[in-house]
Amino acid sequence: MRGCPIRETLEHLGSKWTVLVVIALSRQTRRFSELRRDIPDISQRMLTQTLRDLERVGLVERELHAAVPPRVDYRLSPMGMSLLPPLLGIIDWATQNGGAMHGARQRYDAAAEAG
Amino acid sequence: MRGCPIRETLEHLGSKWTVLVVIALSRQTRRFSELRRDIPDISQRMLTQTLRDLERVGLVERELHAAVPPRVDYRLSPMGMSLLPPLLGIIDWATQNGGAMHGARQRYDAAAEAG
DNA sequence: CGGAATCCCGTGTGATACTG
DNA sequence: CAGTATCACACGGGATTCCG
Repeated sequence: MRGCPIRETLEHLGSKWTVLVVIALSRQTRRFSELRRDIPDISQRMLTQTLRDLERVGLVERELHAAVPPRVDYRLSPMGMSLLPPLLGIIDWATQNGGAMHGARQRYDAAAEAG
Repeated sequence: MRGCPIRETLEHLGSKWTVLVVIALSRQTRRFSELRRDIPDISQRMLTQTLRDLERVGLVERELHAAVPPRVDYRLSPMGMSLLPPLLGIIDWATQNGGAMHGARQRYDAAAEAG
């Protein structure tokens, strides 16, 4: 149970911003400031932290261009890109079933309040 | 961005125990105490909470048998079962790439400590 | 057996300010 | 521009105890 790769992976995906960053990088290389604009409500700190974590596990590659002003590019690694198909499976499911889940939740809460 | 069904779904899947419970229920209906044995290191409180959350959003159905001793069965709803294929896609990916992620992380940490 | 209620702590996350 | 540093806090989650 401990060190289970499934659980480790899911903890990464569950860290609130990881998937959004991966999706933002799925189409093309992006700079730090571009990612901030892609994901408006992420804080600077969380974007940095999320990118470091993804880089650390080998899903994202970071390229520093020594220039003035400094420029840093982020892109998905091959392994990061291999994550896209299964991830899109989940996203498709969420898109199709999100409404049903929302409705079920409202009915459940309404019934709980009435009871 | 707010109320995005993808983010809501991922927050459920990211809540540490949700996926394990879904997997435990993927084969057959299970009782509360059976689930505790299936997932040894889950606390009673977290199992209850996870099941309530899954029931609330319509992924799990709960059936109470009024008897002595009481008996409660949990099973995946049709919507819950429809989640299995995309979920297995992620799990397969994690199984295949977990080792690579682990290695990348160790190399990253070693390089960080050396630098 | 299948919970609910309570207490408590670690840490994930946000806001803000500062730096190369 | 692309971060780092620090503080502050809510919240997830574990341990324990009690209930129908």
